[in-house]
Amino acid sequence: MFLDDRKRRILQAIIDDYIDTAEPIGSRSIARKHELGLSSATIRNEMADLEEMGYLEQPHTSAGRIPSDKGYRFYVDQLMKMTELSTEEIISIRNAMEVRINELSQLIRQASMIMSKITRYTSLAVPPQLKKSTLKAVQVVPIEPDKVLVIVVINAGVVRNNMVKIPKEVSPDYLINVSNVLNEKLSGHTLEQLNLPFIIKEVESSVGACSELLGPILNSVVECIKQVDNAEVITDGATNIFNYPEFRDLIKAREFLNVLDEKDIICKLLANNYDKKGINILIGNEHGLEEIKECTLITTTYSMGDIVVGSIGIIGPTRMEYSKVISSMNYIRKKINQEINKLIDEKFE
Amino acid sequence: MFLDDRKRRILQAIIDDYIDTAEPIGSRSIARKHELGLSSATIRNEMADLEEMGYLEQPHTSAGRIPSDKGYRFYVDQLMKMTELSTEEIISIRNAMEVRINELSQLIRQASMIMSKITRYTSLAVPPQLKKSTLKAVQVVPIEPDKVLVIVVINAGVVRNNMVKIPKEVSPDYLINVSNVLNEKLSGHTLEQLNLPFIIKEVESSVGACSELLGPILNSVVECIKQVDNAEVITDGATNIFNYPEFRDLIKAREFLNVLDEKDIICKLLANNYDKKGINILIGNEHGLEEIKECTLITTTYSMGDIVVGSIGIIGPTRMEYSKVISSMNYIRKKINQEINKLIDEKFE
DNA sequence: ATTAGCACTCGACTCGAAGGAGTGCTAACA
DNA sequence: TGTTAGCACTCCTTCGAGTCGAGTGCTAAT
Repeated sequence: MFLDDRKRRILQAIIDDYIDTAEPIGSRSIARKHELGLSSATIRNEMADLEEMGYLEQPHTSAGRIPSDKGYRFYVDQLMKMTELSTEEIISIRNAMEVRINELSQLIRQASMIMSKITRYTSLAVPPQLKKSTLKAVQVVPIEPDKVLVIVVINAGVVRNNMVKIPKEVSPDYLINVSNVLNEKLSGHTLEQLNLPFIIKEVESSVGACSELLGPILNSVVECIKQVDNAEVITDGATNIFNYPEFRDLIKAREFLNVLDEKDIICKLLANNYDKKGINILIGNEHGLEEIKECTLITTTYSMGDIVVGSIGIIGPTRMEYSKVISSMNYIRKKINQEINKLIDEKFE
Repeated sequence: MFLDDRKRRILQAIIDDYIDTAEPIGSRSIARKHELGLSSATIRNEMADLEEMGYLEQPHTSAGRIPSDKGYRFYVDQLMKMTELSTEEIISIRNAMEVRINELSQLIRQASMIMSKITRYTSLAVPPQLKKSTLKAVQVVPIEPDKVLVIVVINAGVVRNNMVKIPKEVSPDYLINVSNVLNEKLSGHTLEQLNLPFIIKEVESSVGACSELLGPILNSVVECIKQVDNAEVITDGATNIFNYPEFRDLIKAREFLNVLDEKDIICKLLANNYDKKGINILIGNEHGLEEIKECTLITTTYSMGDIVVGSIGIIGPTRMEYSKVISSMNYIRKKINQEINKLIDEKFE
């Protein structure tokens, strides 16, 4: 598994060129373009070695070489030089993400958008999953004589509500009482901790059972909590794949776009990395999905405080500008975390 | 512009067949498949006439004929036989749309989804535009000592809220007072009628100016109202176009998908028909958009009470199963209107 | 160990011939 | 006069042969 310095330099040259041109790379063009001080014949021999070791592949006998998944993996882990974002790129990321944003999911939408724009690949994202966040407050507010609005407030400005019709008019005091009890029982717990059936009983006994009224209200609370995590998936720049010659084949383009439409597959791919730190790279077949085995998926997570709440990523051909994508993603991730925390501070410092 | 009965029958046969096969239709195949009691030579002559009149086109001299936009238009207006939905289709539409739905826009999302599934074309939709709906209630609710939640309630269970930090603690009574004044000034007006700057002044004078507090609250109200109409566009089944041979050309497929990504174009296309009754059909170049001049757009509107609030449609090749699409759309539209009114009744009878 | 040289491979492209679907026209027919 | 059979013609599509060129692997010389 050890590659001497010369092999590494040649492999790097081949992958860099292939990422650039999407054409199989021949020994002569490497000898010409890169100042390695070697003849094409020597390079040819080295390339044959690299192929035998599994880092390169040959589409057919008389063609140049292209990197294999293993080649890309080695490139990403050891060879690749990181690029810096240009100032224009940094500015456009800031502009996209520092707009006045109210809803957390809106922030992720923006992040996804700008990421596909900058990388020119397809971006994926799941909005924050808030199961692990704590419930801040519950309120029951009268709206019309026979309608009340149930409001559930979670972290970071996330609010859900549900209108509910009640069978008979109740006094504001009664509602305040209900609100207080609900607050006491519910707030401070994470959403996934909440043992709702148990709580319902407790509340009933505290308020003095009048389930005719309480029933619909408690149902609404449950409904609100359910609404918090609609496991939606965001994609942007799906048609970017048409820019890449490896998808000039209609069948491949179609397969790719079809996978993007399978929200649950994307969801799983993005959820994969919740426990891992930093940026996660799945090259080619590493994710094991037949339909996109010629794609690379690069993902990362974002957090609220210390808790990972969601994930964003990009998907594109294995021949991808890895370093560009990684540096954009690092920056965008940092920005997301910043902005989330700003939101929390503002709304609940 | 008059077509005798025989020409009509031949035109109909050609268009029916072409919709079926996507291949230019020759005189012989018409003579064989349809029992018109005519020889291919006669049909050939009629076809030459129909071409000269503009109803048919010939891709090249020795090919069969295909319908022109004008041909499709005549077909849609006069020849087409309506098909009924199958019971399975009706059931699957019902299943999709009668699920417990809370948010109005969710209903439209479902409708769009089922429409693309049944027609196998691409569906488009704009969620309800509520500018014309009336504001029902405004409430300001304390959440934490220095935070209040501003809630704006519109029709049909649509609620928007905004958390706002206030500079110093205020008494619940003060908030109730503010709520009452806001309610009095705002409720009952349609959103587009609201002259917000003027109202802000009025409220300030009523409550007794304390703009340090009122400012953020009023801003929040404005923010909520703005949020009501996010002119989002929903599309479903975009990759369905890959099923149609006219899009086997990569460039065309790409162009089509790119247009779908241009949310404002789609929005305009859908907004086009707000004043028209029933189902609206734009064939080929009739919509004047170069990029999708080989597509037909079929749209209709849906209403809340008597007021048109949104629009849904499908887009696909001009060679489209018009009758199928029209009958599905009629049914789905009816369902949307029903469900909207159910929602209104439930939440604000 | 490196390199020059050379025969060989194989995809991409071009060209032309063959095949076939469909037409328009003419002449015959009812 | 309207309909039909027949036929020459057009033009797309398909297929195979031939050519070109980039690139390889191997051998022998340095």
